Amino acid sequence: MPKSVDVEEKRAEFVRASWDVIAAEGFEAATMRRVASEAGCTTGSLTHYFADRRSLLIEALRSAHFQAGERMGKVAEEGSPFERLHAVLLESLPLDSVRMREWKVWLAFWGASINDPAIASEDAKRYAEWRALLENLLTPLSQDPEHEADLIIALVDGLGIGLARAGFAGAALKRKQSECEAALNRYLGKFND
Amino acid sequence: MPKSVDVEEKRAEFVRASWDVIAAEGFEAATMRRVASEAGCTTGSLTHYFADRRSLLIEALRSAHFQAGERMGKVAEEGSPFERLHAVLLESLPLDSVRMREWKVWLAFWGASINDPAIASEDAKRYAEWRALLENLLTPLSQDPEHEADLIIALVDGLGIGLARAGFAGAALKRKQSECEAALNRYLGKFND
DNA sequence: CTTGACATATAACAAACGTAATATAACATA
DNA sequence: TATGTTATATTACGTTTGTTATATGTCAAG
Repeated sequence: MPKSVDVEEKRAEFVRASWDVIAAEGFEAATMRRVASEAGCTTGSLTHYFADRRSLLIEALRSAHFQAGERMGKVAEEGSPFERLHAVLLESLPLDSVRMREWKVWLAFWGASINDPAIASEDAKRYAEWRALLENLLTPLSQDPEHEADLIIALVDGLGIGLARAGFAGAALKRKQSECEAALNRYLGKFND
Repeated sequence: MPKSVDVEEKRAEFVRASWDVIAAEGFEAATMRRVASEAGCTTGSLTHYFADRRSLLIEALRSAHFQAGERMGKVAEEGSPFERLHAVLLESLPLDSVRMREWKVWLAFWGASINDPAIASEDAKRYAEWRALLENLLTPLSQDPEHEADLIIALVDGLGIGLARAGFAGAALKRKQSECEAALNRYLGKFND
């Protein structure tokens, strides 16, 4: 007899609203009221789906990790070993608005992870998965997949942050994105000879 | 006739207190009260030296940049071209507690720069200086200093964040730091043959 | 329809914030 | 030592926050 809604979809809406607020206005701006209004309702509804702010934001981070992980898995399935590696690394950079939003969310959470073990732990989990995928992809390509993964992870993190950090927009952003892609390709050249 | 204190030194004390709070407890924890108490006084004294929270935190960022820049300049002055590059890049990583604090502060500010143009601008300024120094150091070593600088900046950012992001401590931290140093040396090997 | 459980909105609360105003303490000069 | 400016502490104010409590709305089953 009760009114029924798709609970998981409703939670996902609030998670997406959190992403939008964090990516556009920063972590501090992601208050309960702000996220609720971004989702088009009030805190009364939001608290009905998330007990408190912390659990909302942690779910937002976990969800961003999951979404990115799904995309990585997909693009890692087809092509030659080099093509797979190349596709995964390209997919990992903030080269469109969706991935840029993800990177800004991650950047915000990295800063916030300083004193929140739950956030740091969620980050560590994702990092381990990401690293395992990379090592697999590098096994047929490198004599030292572990060390090569260290370098590539750092490179991708650095390139991504270089794009997400400052407030690039429009043509300047497009140029920066092309430079990043070129830098990645230049480094990967050593696997493609 | 007035009581006189060293204004610049007093401001520096508050800046250092900001660093400690941000690095240990995150950006959000750096409230006026918290920073003042970390410095051993109350907000009354803090507001006497910094008009508001924003100017305090921006000065904290600027000061961290300046301090790191001074160190970079020093270690870039002696040795062969390769030795200079190597020394500067080693100095840029969070391999001791002072530099770790700096990196955590930067990480926190990167997240906060999303919606604060002044922070983003201060970051961009520092980035330009850092890039110029690197290009100079690379000129005698690389046929393509600009592109090489792109890669190295990304690599160092990624390595530094890998150390500063998660909550490593004790032996695990030391091991991670050694791995980072090794990864850097492995990449720089191509300049040292 | 009526009903009753769930969804959502509204309202209220204490706590913490940035900031400003005010009061006290300290000290260099006269 | 007396004085007056500066440094610091204390207090207070208006906002905003997370959270909780209460009221209103909504819809599927009987």
